[in-house]
Amino acid sequence: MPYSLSVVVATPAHSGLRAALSYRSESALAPGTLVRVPLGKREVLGVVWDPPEAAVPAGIEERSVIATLDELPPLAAAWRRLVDFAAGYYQRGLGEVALAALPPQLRDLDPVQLARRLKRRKPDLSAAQGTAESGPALTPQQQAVLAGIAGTDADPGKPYLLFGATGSGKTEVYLQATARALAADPQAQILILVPEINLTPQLLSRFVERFGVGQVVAMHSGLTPPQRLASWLAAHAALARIVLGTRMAVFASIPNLRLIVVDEEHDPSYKQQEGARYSARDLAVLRGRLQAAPVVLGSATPSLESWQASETGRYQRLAMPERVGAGVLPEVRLVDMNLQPKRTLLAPALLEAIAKRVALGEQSLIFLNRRGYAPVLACTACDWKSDCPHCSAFRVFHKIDRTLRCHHCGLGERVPRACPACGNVDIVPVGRGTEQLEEQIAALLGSVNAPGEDGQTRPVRVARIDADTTRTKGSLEAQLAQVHAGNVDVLVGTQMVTKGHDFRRITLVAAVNPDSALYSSDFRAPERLFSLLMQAAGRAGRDAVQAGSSQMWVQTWNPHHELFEALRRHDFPAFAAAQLKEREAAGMPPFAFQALVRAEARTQAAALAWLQAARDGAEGLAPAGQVFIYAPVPMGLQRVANVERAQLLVESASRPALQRFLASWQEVLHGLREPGLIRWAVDVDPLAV
DNA sequence: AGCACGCCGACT
DNA sequence: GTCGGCGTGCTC
Repeated sequence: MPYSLSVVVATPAHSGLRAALSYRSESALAPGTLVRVPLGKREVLGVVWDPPEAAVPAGIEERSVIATLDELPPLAAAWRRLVDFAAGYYQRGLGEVALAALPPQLRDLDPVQLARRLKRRKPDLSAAQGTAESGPALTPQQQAVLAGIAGTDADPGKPYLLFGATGSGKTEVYLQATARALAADPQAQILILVPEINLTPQLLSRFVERFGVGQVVAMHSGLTPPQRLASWLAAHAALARIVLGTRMAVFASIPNLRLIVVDEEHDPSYKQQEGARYSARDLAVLRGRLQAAPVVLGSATPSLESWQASETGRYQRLAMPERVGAGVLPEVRLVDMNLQPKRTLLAPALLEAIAKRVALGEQSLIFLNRRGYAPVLACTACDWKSDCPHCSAFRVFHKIDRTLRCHHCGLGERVPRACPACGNVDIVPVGRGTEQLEEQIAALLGSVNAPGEDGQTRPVRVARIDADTTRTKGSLEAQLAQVHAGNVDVLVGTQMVTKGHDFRRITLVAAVNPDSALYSSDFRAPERLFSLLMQAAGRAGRDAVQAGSSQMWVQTWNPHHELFEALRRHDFPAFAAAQLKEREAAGMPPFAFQALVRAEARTQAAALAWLQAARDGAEGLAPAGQVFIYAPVPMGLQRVANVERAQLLVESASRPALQRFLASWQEVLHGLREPGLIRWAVDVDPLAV
């Protein structure tokens, strides 16, 4: 007697097939089983889903399952609920989310090949088992935090917000919490999320060192397809005890999950920016609830969403305000640029401070969040500027290879000899990027010497690390090694260098021009800037010996801005309180919930027209006053690679109301047609509005 | 997403 | 005369 099965396959949101499909099978397959099924002319991978509530639509002939990958244990109910939730919440197809969460190689493996892969990996029982005793002695505040996480008064299901200053030893807390969870349950598995692929190797090595190489697997987009499959299988079969990865790892199959750690939980990288636009941090919180695993969100500058939750008691806040050892946070110095001569690059006092550090053999980090030599090239005779022909943006001048490059579409061209508009040969760079900063600092410090070997001195060495100098694989590591080896005195870089890297010998950090975030139309810009500067400050004085004299310099035209005032005092709570007050008064997140509909089209008019039709079609879908739909507007960066972009903001004070509205709107959106429209997407809880 | 079908321009 | 451009539609 044939059975009717519900199966999800990789059909994208636009396909109209958002729910599970039904197939025939000779045997009753458990939900979570992986199968190969026919879809049109193709054979695709699918996952048997839970039995449907609705019957198969009339007029559709059920086809038969081709093969069952029954070597593999079925995907657990908790995993399926996570996928169900993510698909629903982020308004995507079930199969799209489910299949995207599986390693891509699983799609083109037949059952025989898969069985072979499964046999290859055996549990590594010889591996060293990390214990709570195998780490360094804990500080009282680390002990208190660990007791809080494991404590009897802990409320299961309530996430922890670990609010710990940079250098306060959060990583050690993660390691010890992991050790305890592993010790408490011989089956236990742990999930550690990190924001960026760059940050996985160092944390991975800490976990491997502590728990043994066979215990830990990595999961991120930098792995080769076979590596990704191997990691996934190890986690799924519960052979790996620890899964460490980027946002995609939140969807890993981890049957015996007992603890989730989200490191740097405020980091915007946790939000996926294409396809299903999920927040791995938010899904981690949900997943913890589904699998009854405690969730630890760690940050020195939590997202205002998490901070607010810890104010209301929805999350439990655990604070570690002090640095480990003799480490103290650097002294913050604000330089009032209004008092400097026009066109000052580095204030004389700052330059002098850097020179002094160089002479002492200490390192400085100069931070400017703009790569290239100059953001614009302009003609001195007419009003020509280095516009990108395909984007509504300037092409950036890169002096190193004399090109103009668009950072949005990638267009690169040699710098013209003369102004393309009027023929004037005098075209000049306007503004400053890291390339120029590196060049000018090298010139300004040209006469300064650093202590060399054998009591001799050597000329100062200035280096730069940004996306341009780290294009090739391994070059970031190589350049960081140069810094660690002491072969660099002054390091110039973009925000890339401010994240996570533990520069022991840096004693001075300077932000050259951070003001733009103060005037940004993005209401989250100050939050990001504060976090960035705190993080940059955290790079200085990690080494206890030098910590006492370490400094963070900020050059600003707004030295009395409350953001810098709070930074000066390293006072995140004060900054957060001020921001939250503003947000509440303005009815913005976390006091309101948002979704964005983005449209891309041949013309701006078409994008706007489609969005306007979407807005018109929303009429009457939400109870009056519950959901507010703004008028469609062109995006800040209106055109990228000749595609016009526009968006429409939807807002509600109630998350459920917004969710109900979005679900009912979906059908309307799919039915809309507009000539010239290329694609559209819904972004729930967008980061940039 | 794939993969079809379908109707208009420059090639063996 | 066909090869092929990508617009629209379908997949249990």
